[in-house]
Amino acid sequence: MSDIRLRFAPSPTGYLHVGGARTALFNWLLARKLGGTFILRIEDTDVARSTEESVNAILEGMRWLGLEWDEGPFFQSDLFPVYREYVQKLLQEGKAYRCYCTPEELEKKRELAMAEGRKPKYDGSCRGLKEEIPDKSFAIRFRAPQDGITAFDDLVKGSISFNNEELDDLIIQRSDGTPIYNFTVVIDDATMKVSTVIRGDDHISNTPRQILLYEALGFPVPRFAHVPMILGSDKARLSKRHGATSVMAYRDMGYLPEAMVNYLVRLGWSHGDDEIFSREELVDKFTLEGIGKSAGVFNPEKLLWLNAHYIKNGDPARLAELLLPFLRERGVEPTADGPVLATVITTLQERARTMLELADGALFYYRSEVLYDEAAAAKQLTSLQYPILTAFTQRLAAWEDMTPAGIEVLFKEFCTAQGIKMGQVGPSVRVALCGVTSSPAIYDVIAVLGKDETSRRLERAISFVATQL
RNA sequence: GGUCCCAUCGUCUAGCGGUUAGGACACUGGCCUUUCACGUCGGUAACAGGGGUUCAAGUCCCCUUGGGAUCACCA
Repeated sequence: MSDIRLRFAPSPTGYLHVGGARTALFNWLLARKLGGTFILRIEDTDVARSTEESVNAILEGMRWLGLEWDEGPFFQSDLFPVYREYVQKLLQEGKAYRCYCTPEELEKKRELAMAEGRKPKYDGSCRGLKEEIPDKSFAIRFRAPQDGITAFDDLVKGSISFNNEELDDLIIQRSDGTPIYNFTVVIDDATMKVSTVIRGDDHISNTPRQILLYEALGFPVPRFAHVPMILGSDKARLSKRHGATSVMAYRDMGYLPEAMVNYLVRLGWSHGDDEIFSREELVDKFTLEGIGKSAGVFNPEKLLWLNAHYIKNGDPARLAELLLPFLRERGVEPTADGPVLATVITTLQERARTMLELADGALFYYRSEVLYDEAAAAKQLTSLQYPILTAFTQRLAAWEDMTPAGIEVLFKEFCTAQGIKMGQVGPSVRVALCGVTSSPAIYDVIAVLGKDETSRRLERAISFVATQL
């Protein structure tokens, strides 16, 4: 195992959304490619906003996508004593100081500064305080350099630099004693020996502050790779109003994890003109250099296309396993007396784009009483079809070869014998067996249903037609 | 508003000084076909604008414009 160490560090304030999932994926991919370590760390220092449900939702999402972690999950809420220690160290070294300003005062100052067109930057009121003020609550601020520049060489964006005068003395510990993100992230990435930080580029502006903290603490600064944001169709940051953003919502909408992974990786990363990647290919081909610099729009259409691709090429037995819950939702429980689900799926794969469509398409195989679509029956199950349906049913009874190819021969011979075209018998049989005008190839349907069930359904259709005579 | 980031078809992108600017999704025309699909062949469609540098610029530099991010005792 190399000393490359990557981490995904979500805050448990909601489900795993597609943006976070992609960041996790990039980290996971690089760790796997380089034989490094992938760490999962839950950033729950904000006790008020963090929930256990969110933690579970995130873990569930990670597992669904197959992004297994090597270390963790670590919880920052378990590490508070560690952070306090480092805060004390900074305090003793004069690199941090107590700030007695109240949030309300600060808020006022900020508003005033904004109103006057000045930078909403901490004015440093408490920076020069010599004495501690007893019995007054205080937060702790990092004493940041007031001049000079802080620069870093971002692995995806290139070199980025900030004037230190733009940065203010950020609070590293709240007045209630809990630490703040920009501080804990530095301590953790340093103590967990994270070598490369891959995260969303909304963190770019935090980076110089964090670098200053690394330096003040005497830690080596990791490499940074800031990946672009994912946007909605209106080019605004992706949010709920653009539709589903939770990866688990996509599972529930019938998407396969491999489709989601494939889609996500191609949103912002590319390898020439390649579009389809197996997990193994991704691990093999993934590099940070392949990540683009600009934000990308989430395109559900393309995700859908990929999902269709993976359903079409998926292993029927595995798809059958994944399909079960969707079937149950529809009140169908494939049992031993019905056709084998995996076989049913082979007839449906190339016409379903989601597991939902697959489930809907499989329904008729398992319903003992086929539901006739009104329009379809009106056209294909009328008294006109009575003689043909009857003749076909009789012919089928004597037919031996029940393979799809054999059944095709049956139809050919039947048409010849009756002096009719396929179009005069096929559609009616289809509606008799499936209830609708769009279905898998009729030869396949008959082969899967078997002769008995096919005959039963034909008889029922004949009865139905007979009532119209 | 300050700071930072970004800019090739509608969308995702290839391109890393010399290309008829390629692929994919979507859209669309033909073919295949017992339905619906799949598949297949083809089509429409882009270098934001302006200055440089260079024999040569989508590729390098600058400006403009446009988008985004961030400015918390959130992460």
